[in-house]
Amino acid sequence: MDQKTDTRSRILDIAEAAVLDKGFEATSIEEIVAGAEISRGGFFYHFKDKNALARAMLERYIETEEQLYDDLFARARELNDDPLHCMLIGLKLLAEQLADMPTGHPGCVIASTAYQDRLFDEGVRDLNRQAILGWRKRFRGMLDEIAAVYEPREPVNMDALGDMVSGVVEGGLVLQRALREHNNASEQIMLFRTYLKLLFAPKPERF
Amino acid sequence: MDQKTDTRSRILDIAEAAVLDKGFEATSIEEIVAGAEISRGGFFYHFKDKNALARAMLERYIETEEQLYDDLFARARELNDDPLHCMLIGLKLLAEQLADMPTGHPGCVIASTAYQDRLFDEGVRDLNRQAILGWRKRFRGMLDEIAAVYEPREPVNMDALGDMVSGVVEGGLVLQRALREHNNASEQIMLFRTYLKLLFAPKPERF
DNA sequence: TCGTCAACTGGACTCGCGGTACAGCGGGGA
DNA sequence: TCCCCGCTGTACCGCGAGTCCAGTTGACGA
Repeated sequence: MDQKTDTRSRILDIAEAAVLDKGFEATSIEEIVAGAEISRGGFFYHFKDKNALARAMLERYIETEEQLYDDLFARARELNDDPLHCMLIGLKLLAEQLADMPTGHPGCVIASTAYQDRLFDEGVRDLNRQAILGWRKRFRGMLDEIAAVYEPREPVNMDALGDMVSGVVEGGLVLQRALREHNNASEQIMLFRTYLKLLFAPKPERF
Repeated sequence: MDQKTDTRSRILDIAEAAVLDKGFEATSIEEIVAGAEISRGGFFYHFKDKNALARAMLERYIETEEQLYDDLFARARELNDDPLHCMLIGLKLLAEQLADMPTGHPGCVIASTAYQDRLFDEGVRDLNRQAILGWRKRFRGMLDEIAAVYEPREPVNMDALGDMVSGVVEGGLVLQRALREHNNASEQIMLFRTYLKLLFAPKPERF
């Protein structure tokens, strides 16, 4: 069963790299088995079809992404206890992370799956949904903490503001993919950070 | 030649609807020709392959989108001459437009094309790039006008801020597609609007 | 009236890819 | 010793994209 895990995750590694690079549809099972140095039969032994592969990839991807956010904001919290500053530090770290992505195409699987959803089954679509709802909850929670200390200078829909983190990253990734540029997502996050600074800055009513 | 145009644009209509609904890959030529009531031969008479169809669709789509933005901000300009207020009105109109989208799946073709780009040729990818660069230029221009009157309260990368309009829409569309909600894009635009209000609000240095 | 050309129809065929089925094989544990 | 897990290898199917091409229909000009 160690071997099983080994081959299985090797398939997932190869597939993930290929999918991030070219998209799911453009990645053939043929090239995955070639890359993983197994037979076609071997592939279908681990995954009953491409859908199962997609689901497994998404699960793994979401898990590591979740872990990354946990680590990021845990570090931010260590550096500053204030919820606003913690958020601002976390976003800065996130922006740096996005800018540092190796060959420049991190390409969030979520968006790509969302746009080809009819090719996938309900399970995959649901995973996708749950991941985004998870992010909403996470950021909404942090924003609530901030709002408890700093009153927003303009009324905003807090759920939507939580979504904005995900949205801005996804949007940025779309842009950098289409434009073949490298740090749109990172810059968009920095802009969002400035937004929060402006929105929650103490009101200048000292007079 | 009237008939040619007729059949051709009928194909494009059917294809566009199907692609917005299910994505490009999931739309078969079979169903397009069935919908347009022509033969497979007829389809290939107008488009040498699926790529040519994609290019034609993108061209048409970008054109109407460009027109929509022109109209929107022209109307906004009529209502208010001040560049900031014009922008704010335009964004409000855009948000309403996004919220009003018929069955709820406007689904910007740009993002979907970006994420499946390896399925397309260089021509399609370039169209995509040019469209986004066009938006950058448009919004960057409007922001410059604003910045000439109102000094931003925080330093920001103006190109990135221009991209944020597209990014926020694209990101919102990804969210609403994945979540099966209906007005994320519209809400994200409204949040961006608030951002601009905060960023360019006259500094409270009356004292 | 005839020829021509554009705009198709219809059918036969190739190819690649996803997916199925199944027989066999090597090695490690009970 | 036997069995089962984790594969290999091969043969086969269906679908959708794309090619080729021969033939039809209608408009329009000489």
